[in-house]
Amino acid sequence: MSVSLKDIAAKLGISKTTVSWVLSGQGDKRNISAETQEKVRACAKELNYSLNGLARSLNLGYTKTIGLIIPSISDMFYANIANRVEIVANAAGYSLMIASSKYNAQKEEELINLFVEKQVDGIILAPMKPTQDSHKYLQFNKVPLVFIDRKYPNLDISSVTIDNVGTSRTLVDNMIKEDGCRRVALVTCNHDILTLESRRIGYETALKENNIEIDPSLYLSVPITSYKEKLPDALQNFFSTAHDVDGLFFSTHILLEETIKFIHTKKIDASKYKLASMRTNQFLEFMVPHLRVADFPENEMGKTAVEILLNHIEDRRQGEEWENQSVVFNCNFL
Amino acid sequence: MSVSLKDIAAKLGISKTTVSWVLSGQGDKRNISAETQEKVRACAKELNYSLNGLARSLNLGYTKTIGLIIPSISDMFYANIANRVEIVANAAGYSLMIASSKYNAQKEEELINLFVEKQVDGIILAPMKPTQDSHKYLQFNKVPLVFIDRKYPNLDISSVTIDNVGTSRTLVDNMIKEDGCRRVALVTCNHDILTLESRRIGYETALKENNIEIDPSLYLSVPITSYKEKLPDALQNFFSTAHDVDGLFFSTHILLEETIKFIHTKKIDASKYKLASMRTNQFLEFMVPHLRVADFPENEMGKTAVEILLNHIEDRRQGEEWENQSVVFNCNFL
DNA sequence: TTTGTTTACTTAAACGGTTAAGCAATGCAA
DNA sequence: TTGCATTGCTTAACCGTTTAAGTAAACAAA
Repeated sequence: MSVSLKDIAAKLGISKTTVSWVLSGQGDKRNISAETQEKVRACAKELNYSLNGLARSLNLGYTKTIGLIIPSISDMFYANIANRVEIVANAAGYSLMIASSKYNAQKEEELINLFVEKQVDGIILAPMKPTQDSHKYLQFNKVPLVFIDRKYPNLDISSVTIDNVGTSRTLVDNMIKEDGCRRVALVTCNHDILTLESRRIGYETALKENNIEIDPSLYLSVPITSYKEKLPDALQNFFSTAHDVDGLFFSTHILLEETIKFIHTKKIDASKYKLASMRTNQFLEFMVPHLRVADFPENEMGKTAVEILLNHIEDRRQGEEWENQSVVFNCNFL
Repeated sequence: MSVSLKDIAAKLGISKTTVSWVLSGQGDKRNISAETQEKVRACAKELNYSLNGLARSLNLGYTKTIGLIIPSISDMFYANIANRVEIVANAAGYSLMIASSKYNAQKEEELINLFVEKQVDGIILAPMKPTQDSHKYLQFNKVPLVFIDRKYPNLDISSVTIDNVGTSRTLVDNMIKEDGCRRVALVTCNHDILTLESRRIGYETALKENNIEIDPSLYLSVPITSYKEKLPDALQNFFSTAHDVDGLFFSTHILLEETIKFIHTKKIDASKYKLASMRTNQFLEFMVPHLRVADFPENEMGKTAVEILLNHIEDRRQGEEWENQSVVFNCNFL
């Protein structure tokens, strides 16, 4: 179909090897005459030759590609991470495959298998669950892996996260001590995402430390896969039944965003609520009154994840066991 | 290194072929005994066998992968398109490689070459320039290509765009007729991006149709690669020198967004300006007063681009010439 | 004049799949 | 009991690279 080394070799009456050496820049090292080198390059250009990376990678045993699996591409948090991951990976000579799991654990498994089939050299993953099929991850003994935004204490896998408990604890503590809140509601998603669960723990910790009783009727939880549909009803219901609420704490920016939209479209007077959120849209930050926000170090997270992964890849290349490491970042408060 | 068909075959004392047939689901068709099939599957599971997609694709001549090159992953417009492209591609059995050109034409060329090397079956591209190296694109006779968000009238390449001239014309016309603007400034980026240039033309058309003189002092243009740094100064300067401006038209949402941030941080009173923008952040839409916005059909654009590309891929597979097609979407006005 | 080194290549195997073609053993009909 | 079809495999070539090992010719040193 397309032009290969063999075609060039045939046309010039020389061997594939010579052509390969010239085009891979080993011409001088391999003592190919200047004349032959020139002919080869000219012929390659003339025939519009393009190297077949599949054949090359098959032979060499690596693809110089890393895979990134995130829940959603159109969530700015993950988009920013993806952006930085790409930059850092590119700078190290790696290209990136991005895929999104749509917050679906099974889809995630499929993507992992796909990436393994495509022979990526390593994977950065924001997993939906801790190894439900543990062997799927054990399979990763073959492929270097770094978790991002997720950390499972009893799995020995490298991870890059923020301090979820501490950050949410501080936010809620500030609402209480500085904003004078006494009845702060928690707006969150699936508790099976450990990251969100940690933020709930931080919320509860802050309440306890301030001697405020935990009131389960102030928990508002919607499925992450359908929050856009479910949250408005849940909020409607919540606002009409919950009493004396003076603050809302959002475990993730996407819920804050939907809530702000809801408040605006329903023309709800939200001025009596103090708000706090893990991360936010850059505009809500200064357009929404009474909003406390933790700013995530997305660039650093992306960079660190790639660096750890590349170390693992290098260790693996040298046939060594790599040592998993966990990096936990702190957030700034805006 | 990792387990291959050969290892399974050796372990069971049978041929690679038999193993390949069983694992690719052709066992019955090829008359492999149930007993053998079972042994093969068990052995594959036991050894944790994973297919090598490089070898498979090398042999079959396709990768079931399409490449998407956009200027930026963390721009919501492109992120939304990427999201939809991925969904539609996946549904058709294709996986997606995403890479971003960072608004850099040379980087874009490198990415195209990279994707060609990786043997993607087709490319969706938001190009930065019309074929500066025309042969680079001619090279695409080998690889099906669809432009997204960009259309070059004198290049016969499939494209999916919005009606840039018409949409910007309507927005500015509305500012004039409905908001009573007489002096609308244009805030835009590099005119070498034809998409943005079209929007300038729409802006000028609306002015002309309303018998308003075009005033070059109302053009505010910053380089797209450094707009975050350059725009604030440009705005500062503009606001202090331009007189009688009663409206601002933004050729792209990223400039609107930076401007809103600027206005807020500098505490500028912008209430005397009517605003209009091609696309917007979902929050500015209801939080910024006097804002007119065109809503881009990102999902449809992504879907259509993939559909066209898959048609081209199919045509190519059948050895046929494909017919390029251009789809132009209209925007809704919010 | 022999030996050794350098130059400029070539040959052939390997990477891990797929598949056309072939083949031995069995079953069944004529 | 020959002929033919079916079953259940195997052999070997191929996809397009890379590279270790080999080779023939030219040249230099002893």
